Amino acid sequence: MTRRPPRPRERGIPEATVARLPLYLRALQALDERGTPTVSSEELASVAGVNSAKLRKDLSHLGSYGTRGVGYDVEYLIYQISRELGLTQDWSVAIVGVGNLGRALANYGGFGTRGFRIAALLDADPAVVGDAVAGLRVGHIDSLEEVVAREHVSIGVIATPAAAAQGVCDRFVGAGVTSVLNFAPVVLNVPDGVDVRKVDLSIELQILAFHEQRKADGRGGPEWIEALEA
Amino acid sequence: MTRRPPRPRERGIPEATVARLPLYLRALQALDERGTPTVSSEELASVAGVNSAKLRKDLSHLGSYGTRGVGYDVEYLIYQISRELGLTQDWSVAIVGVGNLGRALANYGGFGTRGFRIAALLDADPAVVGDAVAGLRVGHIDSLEEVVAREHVSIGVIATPAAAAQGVCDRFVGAGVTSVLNFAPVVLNVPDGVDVRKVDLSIELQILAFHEQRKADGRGGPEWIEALEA
DNA sequence: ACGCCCTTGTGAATGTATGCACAAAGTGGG
DNA sequence: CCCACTTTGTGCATACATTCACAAGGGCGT
Ligand SMILES: NC(=O)c1ccc[n+]([C@@H]2O[C@H](COP(=O)([O-])OP(=O)(O)OC[C@H]3O[C@@H](n4cnc5c(N)ncnc54)[C@H](O)[C@@H]3O)[C@@H](O)[C@H]2O)c1
Ligand SMILES: NC(=O)c1ccc[n+]([C@@H]2O[C@H](COP(=O)([O-])OP(=O)(O)OC[C@H]3O[C@@H](n4cnc5c(N)ncnc54)[C@H](O)[C@@H]3O)[C@@H](O)[C@H]2O)c1
Repeated sequence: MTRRPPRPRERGIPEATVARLPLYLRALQALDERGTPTVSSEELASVAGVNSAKLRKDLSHLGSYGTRGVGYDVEYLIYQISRELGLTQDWSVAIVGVGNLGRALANYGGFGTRGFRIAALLDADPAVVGDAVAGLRVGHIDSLEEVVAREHVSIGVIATPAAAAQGVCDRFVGAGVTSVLNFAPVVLNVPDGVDVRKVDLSIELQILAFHEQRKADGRGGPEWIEALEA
Repeated sequence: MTRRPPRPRERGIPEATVARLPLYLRALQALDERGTPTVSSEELASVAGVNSAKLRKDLSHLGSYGTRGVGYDVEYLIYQISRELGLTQDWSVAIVGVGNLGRALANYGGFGTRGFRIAALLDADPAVVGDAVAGLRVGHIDSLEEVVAREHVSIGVIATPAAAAQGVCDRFVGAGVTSVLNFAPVVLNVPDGVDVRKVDLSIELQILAFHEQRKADGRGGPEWIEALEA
């Protein structure tokens, strides 16, 4: 029997932690550009807008990359978080639905700078297919499977109307894509092993409206400690 | 139809529940358009993509609006959730930053249909100010305070580059806006009582990349039960 | 070499969320 | 009117997340 204790980076980072790692990464990159060599958990937490104990616990899931009495080496921590997030390799992204939103996404410069390459734009509308958008030619949706295979697409972005989203998703999954980012306001059904994340503007607005209403309601009411997030 | 007197439950709906209410609302509206008069927690949960016990517990925070042995009246529940979320009134939204993303948002039809009215578009670039976008004339950022007061803006949307976001946010807050939706990749600092929600594409992609990498890594590894969300 | 001071990493406590399982409550048939 | 059946609403157990508080560890000045 082999030893149990020697597990340097046991697999199993809490989902809540994973969701914050990109935040820390961004804060660290800002510090790095400013030339800061090391940073304490207190400072970094302040920049990232979280509690410092939470930050330390989050980082402790990756390993012991800090130095007591000093803090964390900024560049080293950037590397470690990048590696953990899988940003040391490039990911190919295909965007389906080149309308208002799809075009904005395609023209967004912040993609490539973080290791995500827009490999293809696809649409069903003949009036759109063939257009040049952000230096790419829009392909026809029928070529999805071919494009996914050829470009090694691993992340599919859906920016079609809601009615078309499940169909596009199914084709992505059928073509072997196991990560989907969905902008359409529908719940996508996918088999186990496929990750779906959604960006849903209406939901965000409705959550804000809920709290806004509550602020207006509660005149003279008791305490209204709002959980803020940023 | 209202057989039961509207009994507002004790204030204090869990944040996780609030975040799911818009999902239930959307599912119910789909059912309503299909003419379904009542729905069981099991069915509704299935459409919304959640566990049925969770759905029942969520709804129980609003009150007892179901009928045992039957289910929930679709229209009545739509009304109750809408009221709880504050969608029985209209909310005025101002969008600052009319670039790629701001234009896509302005042209997005799904706004008005849910009680959110785009009251103003503002930008700092003289080349953009004065443009007609989605039937509105783009105003100058200097008029922010005036516009917020005149149009009773209660939700501010920030779609400027990251560097400008905190400044715009401060002006919103100074003008009395207490709910902000931020698309810029920065952590906004706001005083207590102001809610900020963010939509951050890069973070979503990085989270997907993390799981994608893990799927690829774990050949022969142990179980890989992925927590899916949709 | 030694001890002081700073900051990490983590045990423990607390708070929040999820999901099971079932009694209570309502419907409809006979 | 009662009984069989369905489905809600919730107590309880468990899992996950956050925060506190501090001992352990490392650098640095003397
Ligand atoms: N525009 C926004 O700001 C915004 C905000 C929130 C949500 N959304 C959602 O994002 C999605 C896209 O919004 P939009 O404003 O860009 O819409 P849009 O109508 O401008 O663009 C949709 C595009 O998808 C294409 N399309 C339709 N069916 C297709 C199919 N089966 N396969 C491939 N392409 C197909 C259309 O040809 C069109 O080019 C919608 O679901 C919308 O609800 C948009
Ligand atoms: N385009 C996307 O798909 C996308 C995706 C994710 C995040 N974002 C983020 O959304 C934001 C906007 O992106 P975009 O692609 O629309 O950028 P953009 O450059 O096309 O548009 C930005 C607009 O903001 C205006 N602006 C700049 N400073 C301003 C100020 N102080 N006050 C008012 N207006 C000001 C500019 O004049 C410009 O019109 C950025 O922070 C970007 O990182 C965009």
